[in-house]
Amino acid sequence: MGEDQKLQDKFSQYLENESIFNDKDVLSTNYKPNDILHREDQIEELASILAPSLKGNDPSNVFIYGTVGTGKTLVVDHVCKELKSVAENGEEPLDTVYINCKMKKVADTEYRLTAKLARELGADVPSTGLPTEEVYDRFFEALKDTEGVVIIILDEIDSLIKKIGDDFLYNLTRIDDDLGSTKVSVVGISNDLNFTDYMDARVKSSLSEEEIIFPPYNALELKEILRQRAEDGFVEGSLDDGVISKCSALAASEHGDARRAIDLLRVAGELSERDNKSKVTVDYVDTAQEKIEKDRVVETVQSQPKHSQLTLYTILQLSNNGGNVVTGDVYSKYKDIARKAGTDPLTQRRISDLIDELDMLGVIEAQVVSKGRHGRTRKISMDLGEHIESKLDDIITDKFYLN
DNA sequence: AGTCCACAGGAAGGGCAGGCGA
DNA sequence: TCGCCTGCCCTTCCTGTGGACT
Repeated sequence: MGEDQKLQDKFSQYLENESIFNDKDVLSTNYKPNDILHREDQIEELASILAPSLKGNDPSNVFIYGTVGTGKTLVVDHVCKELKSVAENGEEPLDTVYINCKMKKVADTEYRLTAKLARELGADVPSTGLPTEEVYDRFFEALKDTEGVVIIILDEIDSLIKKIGDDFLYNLTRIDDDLGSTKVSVVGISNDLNFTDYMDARVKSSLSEEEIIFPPYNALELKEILRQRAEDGFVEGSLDDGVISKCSALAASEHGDARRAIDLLRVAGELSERDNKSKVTVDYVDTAQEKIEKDRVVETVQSQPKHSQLTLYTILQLSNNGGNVVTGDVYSKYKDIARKAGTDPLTQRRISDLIDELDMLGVIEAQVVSKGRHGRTRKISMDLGEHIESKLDDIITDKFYLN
C-alpha cells in the first residue's frame, strides 16, 4: 500500500467516524453559559451593588477577589449584560467599559491603560507619543461627554498595580469630583487576595467600598459545571464513567480552577478523537493533563526573549548534571553559552531578574537560600519531567545553533 | 558574638524604538 | 525634518541580609 493510499484511508476513516463533539465551542474557555452554576450569591451581590446605576445614581466601587478560574470575569460579564439590557429600556444612560489589564501591548502600563479607556469612550489617542497627562485630559473629556453612569471594569488589576503602582487608581477615585453629571464606578477584578497591600490606604478605602470574594470551586461543584458543559458539548454517551470525576478531581486539587477542568475535558476529547476512539476514557484525561502542561510551557518559553531562553538553556544543561544549581553557576556558564550563540552576555544583575521571571512563569523553581558563610543565592531546579525538558532543550538548541 | 560571603534586589539613568506635533 | 515624549531593556552602583564559620 502506497503512502498516498494510507493517507486517503486515514482521511476517509476520519470522515466515517462520527465526532464525539456535539458543539466544541461550549467547551472553549471563552464560552459564556446562560446558566452560571454555584455563583448565585456573587451574582446577587454584584447585581444589588450595581443596581443603583439604573436610577442614575452612582454605584459603589467594587473589588472582586478570587483565584483563576473561579468565574469572576464570567459573573461580571453576565451581570453587566443584564444590567445594560434593562438600562436600554429605562431612562438613565448607562455605559460599561471592560478592560483586561494583563493584555500585553494594550493595557499593561499607565499610559496604555488610560489611552485604552479614553479610546473605549470614543476619544482619539495615539498609541504612544503624548505626555501621560495629556492622555488623562482626553480621558476626562471623553468621560464628561458620556452621559449618565459609566462602569469601568478593570480585570486582572492586581498585576498592573504591582507593576506600575496605584497612582492610576488614585487619579481614578478623584475624577468624580469634577465631572458634573457623569458618574463613574470602578469594578476591579483581582486574582490576588492580598493585593490591596500594595495600595495606598486612601485608594484602598475609596475603591473597596464593597468586596466580593469568589472562593475556589470544590470537586463536587466542578463536577456539576463539567456535566453541564459536557451535556451540550459532547455527543451523548461518548464519555466513559469517571472522566468527569477525574477532570474535576484533578482541577480541584490544583486550586479549584474551572477553566482548567474544562480544558482537561476538551483536550481529553480531542485526543480521543485523534485516535479515532468513539469514547473518551479516563486514561485520556491523564494524557490531556500532560499535553496541556507541555503546551503551556513550550509556548511561554518560545515567547521569551533570547537571553531568557539562553538562561533557561543554561539551567537545563546544569541541572542535567544533577546537583544544586545556583545563580553564580548559571551566570558563569551562561556567559560561555551566550558567546557560543553569537551574542554578548548580559550582566549578572539582569540574569538575576530573568531567573526570577522564569520562576514566576512556572518554568523553573528558584528559591532564595542562605548558605551561611557561602553567601545568599537562589537555589534553582527544574521539575517539568524528562519529556518537556528535552523538548525545550531541542527548541533552544535549534534556534541558536548550539552544539 | 561578630564576621563576612555571594548574592538579592532597589534606584537611577542611558540608549533605543515608536510616534507625536510643528 | 526636528524636538520631544513614552515604554522597554539593560547597565551601573548600591545597600541589605541569613546563617555557617571563626
